[in-house]
Amino acid sequence: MDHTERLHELGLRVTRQRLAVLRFLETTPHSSADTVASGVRDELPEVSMQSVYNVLNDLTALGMLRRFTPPGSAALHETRVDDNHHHAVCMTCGRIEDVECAVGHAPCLSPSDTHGMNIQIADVVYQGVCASCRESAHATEGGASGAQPRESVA
Amino acid sequence: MDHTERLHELGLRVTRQRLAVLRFLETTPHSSADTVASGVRDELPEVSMQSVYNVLNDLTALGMLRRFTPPGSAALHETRVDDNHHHAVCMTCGRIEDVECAVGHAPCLSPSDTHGMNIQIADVVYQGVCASCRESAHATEGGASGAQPRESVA
DNA sequence: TGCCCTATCTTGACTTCATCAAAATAGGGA
DNA sequence: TCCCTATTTTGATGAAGTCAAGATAGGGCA
Repeated sequence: MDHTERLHELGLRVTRQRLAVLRFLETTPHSSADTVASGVRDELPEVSMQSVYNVLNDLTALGMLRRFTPPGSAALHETRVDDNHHHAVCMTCGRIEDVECAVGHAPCLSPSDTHGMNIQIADVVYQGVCASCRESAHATEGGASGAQPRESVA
Repeated sequence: MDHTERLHELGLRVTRQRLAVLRFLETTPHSSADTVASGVRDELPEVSMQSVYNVLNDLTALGMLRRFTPPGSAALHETRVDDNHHHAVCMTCGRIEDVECAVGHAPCLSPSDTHGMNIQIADVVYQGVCASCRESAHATEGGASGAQPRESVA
């Protein structure tokens, strides 16, 4: 189903801003509001930051987008909403990869005791070091305790 | 081992600010920097916000504290660092509960290889509705589609 | 097709969370 | 006890995101 159709289905107006955001995120998942704004402006130079926030919030609330927030950076957005996939963040370079759900579908985890809380979503963020960062670390490293975890995210 | 000892071990000075923060978080886990500041000021009225941030950052970096960021709110801190437990956030009232790791120890999940990324930490945040919110929802509800997920976090 | 209503967008001010820098303070080893 | 420097304080600054009011433009209907 294309975006126009889906927006209609949800009772939303089909605006250029919404289409542009959706189209951009289709190509460039894991984007912050800022990134979305710059990307969208290539095709629609006039969009305001506020509109980007509006669109991201509205579409996330209605389930057309998914949002997650890696530690220490802004919220990121993507159009993959139907599968239960997770995310891995490289602690060195900030790169983000999708991770298929290891345990099957659904919450993917079954917390033994939840104090009576009715779990609906499991948001999982793995942190690690990606292959290329591991290499450059080896190259540089003189025996230090490892890559420093608190670099800015690219 | 008490806090003084542990700080020494890490080569850090034992300051009243650090001890106060640690003591406070022992009693009140899942606290934001703001909450920590007010709490600490009960016993040490002069602490600056900046110091609280310093302490939280330093001790988190050295592994004496753990930090996590539930979607849509400030970073929270706790002293439980050695077990691999997760968190459940009530989408309605914002309450947070600890959740024991269901699958055993360690990363708790095994996407051992993910695009060559070497996973070291799995941060899991469950979102759901806690028992008391479910009750009050039932009480109020006239057949609406359910509790609204985007309320402010208490 | 054209009109009109209102959802959506724009502009601009403002909050919250957090970091940076420089001067003042206070651990703790000698 | 003295002195060095790690920490803390003070004050400015930055990033991410929200709020509110007026302007614009989807799209249902005549």
